[in-house]
Formats: sequence, C-alpha cells, structure tokens
Amino acid sequence: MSEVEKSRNFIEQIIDKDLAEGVYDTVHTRFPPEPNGYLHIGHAKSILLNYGLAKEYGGKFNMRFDDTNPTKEKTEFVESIKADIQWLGADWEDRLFFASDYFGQMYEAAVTLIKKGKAYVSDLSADQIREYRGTLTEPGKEDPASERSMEENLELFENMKNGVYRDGEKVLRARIDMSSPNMNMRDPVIYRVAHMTHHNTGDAWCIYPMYDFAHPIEDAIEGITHSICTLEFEDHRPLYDWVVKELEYPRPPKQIEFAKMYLTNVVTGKRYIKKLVEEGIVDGWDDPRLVSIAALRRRGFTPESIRKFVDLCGVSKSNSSVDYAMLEYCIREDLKLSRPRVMAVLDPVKLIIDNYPEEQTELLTVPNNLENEALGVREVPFSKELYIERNDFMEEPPRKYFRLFPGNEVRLMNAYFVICTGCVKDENGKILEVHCTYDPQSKGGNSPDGRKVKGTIHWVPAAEAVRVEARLYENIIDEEKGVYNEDGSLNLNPDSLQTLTDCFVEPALKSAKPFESFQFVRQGFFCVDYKDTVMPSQDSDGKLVFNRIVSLKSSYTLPKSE
RNA sequence: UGGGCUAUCGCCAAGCGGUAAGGCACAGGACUUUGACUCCUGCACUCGCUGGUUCGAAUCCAGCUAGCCCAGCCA
Repeated sequence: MSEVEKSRNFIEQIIDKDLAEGVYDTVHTRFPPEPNGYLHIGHAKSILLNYGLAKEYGGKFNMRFDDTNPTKEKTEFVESIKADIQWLGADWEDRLFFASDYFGQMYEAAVTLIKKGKAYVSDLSADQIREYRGTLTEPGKEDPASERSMEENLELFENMKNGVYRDGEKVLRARIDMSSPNMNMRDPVIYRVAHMTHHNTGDAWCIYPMYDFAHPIEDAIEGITHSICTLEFEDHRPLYDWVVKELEYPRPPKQIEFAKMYLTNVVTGKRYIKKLVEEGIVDGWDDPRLVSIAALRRRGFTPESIRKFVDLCGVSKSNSSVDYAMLEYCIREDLKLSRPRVMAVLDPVKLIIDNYPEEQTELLTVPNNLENEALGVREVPFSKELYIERNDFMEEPPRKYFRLFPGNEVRLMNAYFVICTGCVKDENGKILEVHCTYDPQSKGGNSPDGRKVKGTIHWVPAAEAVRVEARLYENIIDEEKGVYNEDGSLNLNPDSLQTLTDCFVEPALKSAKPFESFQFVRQGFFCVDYKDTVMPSQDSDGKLVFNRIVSLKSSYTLPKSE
C-alpha cells in the first residue's frame, strides 16, 4: 500500500535545505532562452525541470528571453519558443520577461560598480584582451587602463552609452583578478559597444551587457531563488556570485548546474540541422526525424510523453546520453491507453470471401480500445472483398506461422472466422488475391461451438477503405559511424524516410484531424501529419498522411523458430 | 600540462558509514479478438583503479586513471 517514496534529486535536496535553513522562504525559477533558434528535447528537460520545481514547492516560474546580444536574436524565435513551451504545458502565467527590459537597470548597476572601483573602461582591442588574459597555465597581465580614475571611467562609460565609440573600441571590464586560475575571473568584459538594432529595444542602446553580468542581475530583479543552468556554467558561478555580492542584492539568487541531456543516435547540433535543412535532406527544423520540440509534436509525441520522459531520465551532474528507446517507451505508454486502436493495411493484398453474398455490406460495431472503454466504439463496413496485409498470407507457411495459409482458419479481427482456400497468382508468381470462406455463425469473432483459432488478422473493406500515405521514419544518423564521415560530409541513413503510398485505413479515419494519433493494429502508432495532409472530403480525393511515431515491439516480425 | 566537474548493470539513475532501489533495454514463461498489450521470472557477491581508516566503506581519507567544461567584445 505504501508506495516507495520517490528519491529526491540533488536539486530538490539543495532546495529542501535552503528552505529548512531559511535561506529562502519560497522557490522561484525561470527558463531563460536566448531567442536565437528553436527549442529541442534538451531544452524540454530544462523547461520542465524549472517549471516542475516551482510547481512542486508552490512557487513561481518565469519565462524570460535572455536577449542581450542583438547580433544573434530574432523576434520570430520568440514566438516559436513561446509556442513550444506552452505546448509542453509549462505555464508562466503573467510573468513573461525580456532581459532587454532591464537594460536601464543594468546600466545603473555598471555605474555602481565603477563608483565602487570594481569596473573600468578598457581601450584594448579584442585581440589584445585575449593576449593579456594569459592562458590556462599562465596568469594574465593587468590591463593598462585598470588604474584609471573613477571619474574618468564614469565619463568614458557614459561616452560608450552615448555612441562616441565604434564597435570594439572600448569595453567595460570588471576588476577582479587577472591571475585567477579561473579564466572567467580575469577581469571579464561586462559591457561592449554594438551599434545594432535590437529586436526589442530598437536603437535605444548601442552598448549591451555580457551574459555573465546580465544574468545574475536579471535573476535578482525577478526575485529568482534558484537559477538552474547547465554544467558548462559551473566555472561562471564565482562570477555570478561576485556580481550579486558587489551589487548588494538582499537575498541573492543561487546558481545550480545540472548535466544536459543527450539522446543517443540523434542529431541535436544546430550546425548539423542547419546543414540538413539547407541540403534539403529534411524538410525543415520540424522534420519528424529531428528532435526539436516542433518536430516531436509533428511526429506525434504528446506533451504528456515528453513530461514522462524527462521525469524518467532524472537529473544529475554526470554527462549522459539517454537511449532513444526510453523516449519510445514513453510515447507508447501514453498512447496505448489514450488512442483508438484501428486497422490499417500498409501492404495490401485482396482477400475474397467466396461464400459471402455479392452485394452485401454489414456495419460492424467495434470497440476503439479494449483497455479504455471511455474511447467508445466505431463502425466498420464489412463485405465480400477486403484488403489484408500481404504478409498475413503464406502459401507455404513456416512452422509457428498461424495466420492465413491454405486450409487454415483464422479470425478477421472483430468480424468472422475464415478458412483459407487458396490464392490467385500472376505469371510471375505474385499473389493477386487470396480466397477464403467464412463461417456466418462466427460474427463478432467467436464461434458458437467454442472452437479456437490461433491467428487473428486485421483488414479493411476494399470498397470503402481510405487510401492514405504512411511514412516510416527512422533516426537520421547511422548509429555505428556517427554524424560525419571522414571527408566531413554528413553520414546519413538512406532509409531514414520510407514512404508507403498504397496503404488503406478504415473509413472512419477519413475525418482524422492534424496531430490526431492512432494505434494501427500491428503497425505501431501513427500521427496525422498536419503539414502534408489535405483532408479528404466528399468532393475531393484529398490526401491523408500518417507519420509513424514509433513501431510496436517486434509484432511485425515472426518470432524466431527453434 | 592551471582551474572546475564527473565516474554505481548495455542506457538512465537511487544510495550520503551498516552490508547494491527503480526504470529502459534484454532473456525466459503465462495470457491474449494478432505474436502487441498485460502478468510473472531472470538480469551488478559488486560500485573507475590502488592503498588507508573502521567491527563494518559505493559511501570517509590519500594517491592514481578516464571523460567533460573553461583562454568570445556568444549564451
């Protein structure tokens, strides 16, 4: 009766302690993307982690665009990022912020540092700064400008703001320690000159704060308690702490780092994806073979499945790569009880019931999902000519094959028992049609005399079935060789997309909507592709396209015989 | 080679001095209106290595080894 208590991850343990010791009396998190691209599965972990923590502790979660570098940011990404996060179910309520809205406060903060003698304007070029910074093993040298008077620094910084200098001519540096073993502490640049139009502030500013200076201020302004980021920022934490300390924020936020999540055998790098898109190998950043949030959505993953996945993966500080099978498991789990289980024939061959009345069609009422009655029932027409899966018939069956072969009786799912009587082939031996006779007493799939059949196969009515396109997607990268070949070209799996154009689904699916998912008996889970689908209607043929989300676990192949 | 971080089953991941949770994957078996699903069962005498402390260590100490990150006026 008592469930095993779920172990608390290391971040929860830190928060528990902070709360217990009164360091904070609430939990306030945030997700701070730079609007310079689309979100992928890795971001989902960060989003859901931050949102989940806020919810768990009854705190708040902010959405904030970290737009401090106008050279890389665009408004179009702001909208797509918001849409993805909403789809995932992370609710920022009325707390949507832009770092650029704090530029005024950041400027004042910089002035404060200058007045405290903790920042100075440097005349060094980017190259010189690099040179003066030293190397990993050698300490850096003092900036010649580091001893400038406070008054002069104030004037110079104001000039920077007023546009007297060209890009790169002057920067503001924090005065910390040029010989620190931590490169980030060697008088980091905190403000640079950039004459550029910002997507949010336009031309109001020509100086922009650097991440290391801006981020802690953003967090402090918003009252963030736990500023969660990824491992590569660990070395920046001393600088983060330095900023909030020098600026004397009362209850400064605390930075906590966790390991990014990687998925095995999928491409996540923006560079690679850009190349795939440019070369026309994928049809955009939402191509179902990719793992951007939009791609996963298009392929048919549900927000619930992503949430479950992130939850299952856990949080830690060790770099890891999660098996793609875990993601597949999560979507199967979600869909198998929540979506109808319908019949689709991907590789059709005609089945003719010789003793079934020529002109007769009956409507069979079948359950949508045996394990979830709430999903109701639907009607499927049944008549003399049907389509069945080509591999559901074998003229000479191997051992343990218990579907259709001459003389064998099987059940047509939800319909009747049929006994196979043979097949018709063309001159090349290709099977054109399979013949059988049915038992009228076995309607619904059970015989009154109680006899059993070993096999049950799925079918669609030949006349009424809807012709559709099915796409079977695989991960685009070959798991053996990696992303690149030796000559630098991308190493692509040529079978990453298989399109089957001659498929049939039950007529009930004619009204399927974009993003709607179904479980196709023995074929796996499919989702209507919103991008390519043209809904069939009475006056047009239309086009219904299904993307396979994930296949069933080996139900498609015969078990190996001993 | 300076600094920071990480190392527990094929993949994630608990564990925080008292004698290795759980999930995915995998393998058997039962069940089944599809062989899926479901249900059982199995799956680390061992925690990167080597020493030490202790009645007792994956957990503490020391020394190694391996991997990741840092020398943007990116975030």
